Formats: sequence, C-alpha cells, structure tokens
Amino acid sequence: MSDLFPKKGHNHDRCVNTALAQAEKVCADANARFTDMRRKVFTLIWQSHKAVTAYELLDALTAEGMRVQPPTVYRALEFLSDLGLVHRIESLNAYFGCDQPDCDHLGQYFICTQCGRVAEAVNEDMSKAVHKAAGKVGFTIQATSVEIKGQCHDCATH
Amino acid sequence: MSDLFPKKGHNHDRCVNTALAQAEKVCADANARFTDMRRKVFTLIWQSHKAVTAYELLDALTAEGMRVQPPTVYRALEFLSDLGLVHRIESLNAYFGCDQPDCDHLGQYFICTQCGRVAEAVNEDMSKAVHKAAGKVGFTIQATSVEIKGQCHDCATH
DNA sequence: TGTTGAAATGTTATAATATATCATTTTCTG
DNA sequence: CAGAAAATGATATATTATAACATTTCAACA
Ligand SMILES: [Zn+2]
Ligand SMILES: [Zn+2]
Ligand SMILES: [Zn+2]
Ligand SMILES: [Zn+2]
Repeated sequence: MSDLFPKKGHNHDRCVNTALAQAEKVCADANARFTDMRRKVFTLIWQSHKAVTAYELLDALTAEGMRVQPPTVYRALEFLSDLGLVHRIESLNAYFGCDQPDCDHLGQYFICTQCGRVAEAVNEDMSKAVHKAAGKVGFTIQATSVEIKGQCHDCATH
Repeated sequence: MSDLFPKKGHNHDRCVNTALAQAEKVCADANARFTDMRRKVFTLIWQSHKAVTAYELLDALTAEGMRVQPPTVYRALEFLSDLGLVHRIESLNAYFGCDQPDCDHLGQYFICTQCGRVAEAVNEDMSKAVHKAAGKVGFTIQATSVEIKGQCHDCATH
C-alpha cells in the first residue's frame, strides 16, 4: 500500500522548507510578491497537514502579537489560492497547503475526519471519468472539486 | 448528446409533482413525518433547478407571510438532507432537490455558473476510480462530494 | 377519550464565515 | 524624488449557521 498521509514523526520541517521553496519559485515565475504577510500565512497553514480556517489563522497571528483583521487573512488566502499554493476545502471552510503547486492537477482531497489531516492526490482515471461525463452532456468544465471524507489508514488501524 | 439539464420550457410542474411523490414515499418508508414545513421548504427548493440558500428560503417563506426563523429552515434542510431528498452544494452553501433519492449514488454535481442550475449525474467510472484510489492508500470512505463548475450546454451555445 | 411523552416548531441570542469600502503605507518605475 | 500601483490597515457590515430553552403538535396507549 502506498503512502498518502505522511508518517507520524516524519521530518515535517522538510515539508515546510520544500513548500516554502516551491512557493518562492511559483511567485517568482508569476512575477507576484511573496510578502511577509503572505509568507506568514502560508507558513502557518503548513504548520500541520490539517486544513486551517481563516479565523484560526487570524487567532494564530493575533497570538503572535500582530494586529490583524479578517480582510488581511482573506487577502493572503486569495493570493495563495490564485497561485495554487493552497487549496480551499469547501466542505470544511478551510485551507491547506498544496504540495504540488506546479502540476496542473484535478485535485482530489482525502480528508480524515478523525485526525483532521488532508492529503491531495492526482487521479487520472477520475479526471478522465469526469471529463468524459461532461463531454457527453456538453458541459464545459471550469473547475472541479472532489472531497473525500473518511478515515486515513493510520486512524483506521490504531 | 444526452440531456442533463432540463430543456427550457419543459413541464416543470411535472418535475415538482414527481419529486413530491418520491419524497412522500421516502418519508413513509423511513417512517418520518413529511410535515407542512418540510413540504413547504422542499417545494420551494424545487421551484427551480437551481441551488437555493437557506436565507433565500427564509426570505421566500417570509414573503408568503410566515414568521420563520433560521433554525426552522436549517432543521427542515437537515431533515431533507438526511433522507437524501436534497443535497447541499458545499461550494455554494446552497441546496437543491435530488431527483433520484432512492438510488444510493455517489453524486456528481454539474453546476452552471451562468444560469445557476445544478444537475446530478451518477458516474460509475468516477465512483470506481475514487474507490480504487482510496483502496490503494488504505483510506476508508465515509462520504464523497464531487462538484463540477462550468457552463451547461444551453449557456455555452446561446 | 384523555394522558403523556417524543417529535417538531417557535423564539431569542449569538457564533462562525466572509466581504465592501475607504484610508494609509509600501513598493516599483520613471 | 514624484507619481502610480500594489499591498495592507481599519471600520463596518453581510452572510451563513447553531446553541439553548420554551411551546406546540401529534401519535401511542392506558
Ligand atoms: Zn509534514
Ligand atoms: Zn486520520
Ligand atoms: Zn423542471
Ligand atoms: Zn447554464
């Protein structure tokens, strides 16, 4: 069985550093500014593999002594979303960090209802099935969201 | 090309009547009460093929002279959702009527961003792909939501 | 048929999520 | 440095959703 969610006790600093490096590159390529605020929000999102709400981010920023209002957080989230650096999980009203922001993927999100972690996977078969179904009925796809809730392997077996 | 969204000028009363008859049956089978309020909310949702928000329903009820508060609407929506008579579209915070409440389907919702209509389709290939992917990574599925936004055929060609 | 207990709805208050608008600051460009 | 554009600050408010307790309705049954 292949891995999806990272193992307990994995080197998460490595996840964060990789994500930051990727984000730097994506921003540079897009000629977009990875400002302190955006980097801060991005880093907070990457503190775990869970999805985080805008107000949790707001609270985290406040806890660090910053005087931040909701629009600031939502603006950072919009910026990061637009570049594909974070994804919004519609069914949770929450955001999580994308670990493959360069690949133009049809995201499929596995959401563990027990530990709260989210993992993204590319699924060509699913993507094909969706496009085929759309083609059949003459529907022009602009965006797709596939959110799968359940138990991750760790939670199901422990 | 097969149909997905109903044709303009179709006999919508028929849609409503069919939906009501199905709802009656589903409630009876579940030994659940299809009260006036629940029927009213259900009928309002079925006034179109669009998804409707809780507060739009509230406004509609108020417009008819009823003194209704948010919890009343949300309770009706929860009841109807639980029985599979309506589905919540996560990305719209809105609800729409299911036209095949008896089939235990993995729903796939096509959402036209232009006309606002929603259509549900069963997609075995997609369902298989999702379950296969989940199996590979040891993920136990509890619920899945597939929301596809774009343009319906009518809107794309007119 | 009247009693009663569970289910449904009413009522009030508030929590949680998100955006509009205008002011100020920062950054880039010439 | 001046001026324009982008980003952030600040204030207010809109939108979506639920908690908690009171009252009403209704079906089961003594
Ligand atoms: Zn990690
Ligand atoms: Zn888990
Ligand atoms: Zn119809
Ligand atoms: Zn349309």
